[in-house]
Amino acid sequence: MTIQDERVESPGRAQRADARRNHDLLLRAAREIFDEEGDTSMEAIAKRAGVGIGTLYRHFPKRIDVVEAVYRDDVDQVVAVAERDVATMTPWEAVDSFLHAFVAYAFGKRRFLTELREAFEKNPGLKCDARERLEAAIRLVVERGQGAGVVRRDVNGDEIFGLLGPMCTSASLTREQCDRLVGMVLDGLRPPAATH
Amino acid sequence: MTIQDERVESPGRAQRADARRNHDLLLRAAREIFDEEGDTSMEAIAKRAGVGIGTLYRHFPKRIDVVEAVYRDDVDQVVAVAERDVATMTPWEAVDSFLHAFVAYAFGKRRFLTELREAFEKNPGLKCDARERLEAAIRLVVERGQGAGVVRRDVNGDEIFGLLGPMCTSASLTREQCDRLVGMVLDGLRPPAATH
DNA sequence: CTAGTATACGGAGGGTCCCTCCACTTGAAG
DNA sequence: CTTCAAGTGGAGGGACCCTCCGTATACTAG
Repeated sequence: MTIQDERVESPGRAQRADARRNHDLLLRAAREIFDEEGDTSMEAIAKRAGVGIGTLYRHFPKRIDVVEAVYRDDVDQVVAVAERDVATMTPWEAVDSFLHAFVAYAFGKRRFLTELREAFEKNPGLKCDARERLEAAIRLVVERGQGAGVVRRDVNGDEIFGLLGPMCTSASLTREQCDRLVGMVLDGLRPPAATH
Repeated sequence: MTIQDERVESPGRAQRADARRNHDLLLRAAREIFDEEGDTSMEAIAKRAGVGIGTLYRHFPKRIDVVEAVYRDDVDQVVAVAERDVATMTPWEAVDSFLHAFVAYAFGKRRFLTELREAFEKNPGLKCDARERLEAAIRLVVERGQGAGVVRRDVNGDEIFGLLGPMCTSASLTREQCDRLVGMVLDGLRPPAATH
């Protein structure tokens, strides 16, 4: 939506029809197989799409490129939730609602997201459009809360992302435990009382 | 200390001297190489220790066994901190001190711990003595706080471990950010006020 | 000291991945 | 139909984890 999705081949001719079709086949196959298996090999994705391994690598030069392409749609959903919450709720309600929604989303895709996380750990310099949009969504909600004085100012949205994201991809916690921890983090997010 | 470390070959004869020596060489090599490189291959560990790959696998049948062996000593240190804090501080001070110490330790070994984390994610049924002792140490501190009424009762030590451990192994946060987030989590850990 | 044997060693090689390379095929412009 | 850039597929290189088994050696009994 905010980022254009189609190939922009400014000078040359348009993308060939078979290439476009294979791109879509690969993307659909990747999404299905990540949802079903959690992780998988490049060979399995190509096989499922019914194309050769070389074709997969033509469309997605690195494994991370497949993962990011699948990730993109999911991020759209989360960003939409953030924008809706900000538009319709009080600052604190939006923070509360969005963090719970974020964890619900991330928990559901934990095995897939673990893949992404590992890519970022192995290659810290790696940038990823989708991830940046996600962080921007969190900032949107958190900074509004800070502006309204209902969220402490000594942590920022990216840091909260860095706390809750890894929690969700950790295999050791159940959904209920994640939810309870979010509740606790929300309490910690309120501006600290002057005295205790 | 609590767990005996030597091989107990009840019926047969004792372990051969060269085997013992190679075991120690391998452990030392693994520790050095994990500290320096973050992650590594089994071949590199064997080479550094000056033994064949077969010898490495005789002593540590799976990769995770090497990682756990290295992990064990580190856990001893953290457990000792928990016991000292509980013995010398007020319940809340002990929680505060221990969580900061835990994060400081985990952050320093983040690349190595990522290895462990991945092993647990790939194999959720996996049990690991060292990890259980670590969780017990956190429970010791947290449950004392709960008993004294200074820590909320709707989260437990394992959950806090599940929140802060993954945070430390996440490559996206700096040491300062982790510390600030621990501060926030500590605020969230206090029993929630009845009204807000 | 010697011989016998359980124990330990080393590394070739099997299986799985990620990814590269390039000879072959095909869509589409003229 | 001709032409050829764009696209395809899969063999194979390189890295890794791990297994297998022939060889070597540390202990023990005599």
